[in-house]
Amino acid sequence: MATMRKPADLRKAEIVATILDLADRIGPDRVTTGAVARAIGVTQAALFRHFPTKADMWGATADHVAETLSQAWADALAQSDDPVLGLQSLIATQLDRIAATPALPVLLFSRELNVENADLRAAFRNLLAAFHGHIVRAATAAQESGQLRRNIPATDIAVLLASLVQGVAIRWSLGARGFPLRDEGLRLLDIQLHLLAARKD
Amino acid sequence: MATMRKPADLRKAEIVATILDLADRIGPDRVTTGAVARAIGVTQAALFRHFPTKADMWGATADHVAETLSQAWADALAQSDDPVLGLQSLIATQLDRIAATPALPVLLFSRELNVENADLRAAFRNLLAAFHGHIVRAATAAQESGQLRRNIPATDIAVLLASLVQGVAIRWSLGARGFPLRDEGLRLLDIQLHLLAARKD
DNA sequence: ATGTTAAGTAAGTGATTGCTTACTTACTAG
DNA sequence: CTAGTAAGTAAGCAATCACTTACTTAACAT
Repeated sequence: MATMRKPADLRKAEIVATILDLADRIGPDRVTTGAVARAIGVTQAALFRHFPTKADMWGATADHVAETLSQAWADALAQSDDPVLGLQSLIATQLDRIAATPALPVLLFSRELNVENADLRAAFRNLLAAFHGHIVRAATAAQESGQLRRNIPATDIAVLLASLVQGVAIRWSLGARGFPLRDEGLRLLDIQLHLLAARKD
Repeated sequence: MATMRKPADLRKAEIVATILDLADRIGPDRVTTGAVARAIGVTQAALFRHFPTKADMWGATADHVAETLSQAWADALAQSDDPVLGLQSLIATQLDRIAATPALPVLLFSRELNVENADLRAAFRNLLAAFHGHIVRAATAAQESGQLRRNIPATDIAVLLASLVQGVAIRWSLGARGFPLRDEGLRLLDIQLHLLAARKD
């Protein structure tokens, strides 16, 4: 048995990654410190060398998710000046992030964790609000540029598009990931954007 | 302390109702036999007079949910011959059922329970498929009657509408139920149906 | 080489989980 | 009135939970 003692920052990242992996595979509430330690190949007590409590492990996980998503959204929006392309890029990125970290929908939309951890709930709620805000801004710009119809409030457009992502992600998640998430999501997005397009006739 | 010994069928129904209530308030995975018994006002051991295992309690809960939803959908669809009215009625009913039993989205969309209970997962998946099927049939009829545009597959229409319900329900659930679920859902449904309407011009 | 320290372990803690056992009591048919 | 049964309880089971304590060892700077 290789002993492989790792520096703290690497071990912390490994713990966070394992929590996300297990949260996807067995559900967030079933992620016990014992299960995390076993998956890593280390004693359960070793986790508490790096985090004082289990809640702190979840806090670090939330931080990691928030940073990753915020960065990905910023990158996606920086790719293009066209607001409709920005919408597509933003949503494609979100679908990719979900595919790369399938625990995301469960974490963002589940009340499991949040029941007794108000900080986590607030963090995830802020994340969702940020995503919603990005869509609203892009939709507003697309309305002003005449690409999307103006008779629907941008906030409602954002709700419809966010629900689309959510719906396809959950269907993908429940249905044993039987289809490519990004492709199916972008296909439906095209349909919805076509419906929302300003009439040229 | 009134002793209030109840016949078995009433007690079983009370247990199921308490499980649904607690699943909403503290999360499905946190519903312990002890918590259920305490909420009812009975000893934890008493639950096992009525169900051999905790899994059987969840099974009875799933049966109850399936029967209630199936009946509600059938009633909603029987109300009108017009397919678009049928769609609205179906979705209004679904929103009402979620408002009446807020644990529904968590149960239907969460992987918490389903990880180790394949029967439950199959039951809920069949329920979702039935709902989807109802929408597809109504949407197809609405296309054939010229009320909805024909250039979008009815299955895609169903996905968009089901996602809409899902999205508004989860937003309602996460946001401390700060708005009337039925009204907000039907408002967004009107917008989406307007987008999907066959052009008369 | 050696001393310090960070990373790890073995073996526990009390609390809580689902579930069982042995016993009790309320209700009801004869 | 009484006996049988259905519904309930008190107490405890092994397993698991998050977490602690006392001790060990790998890694690294000097």
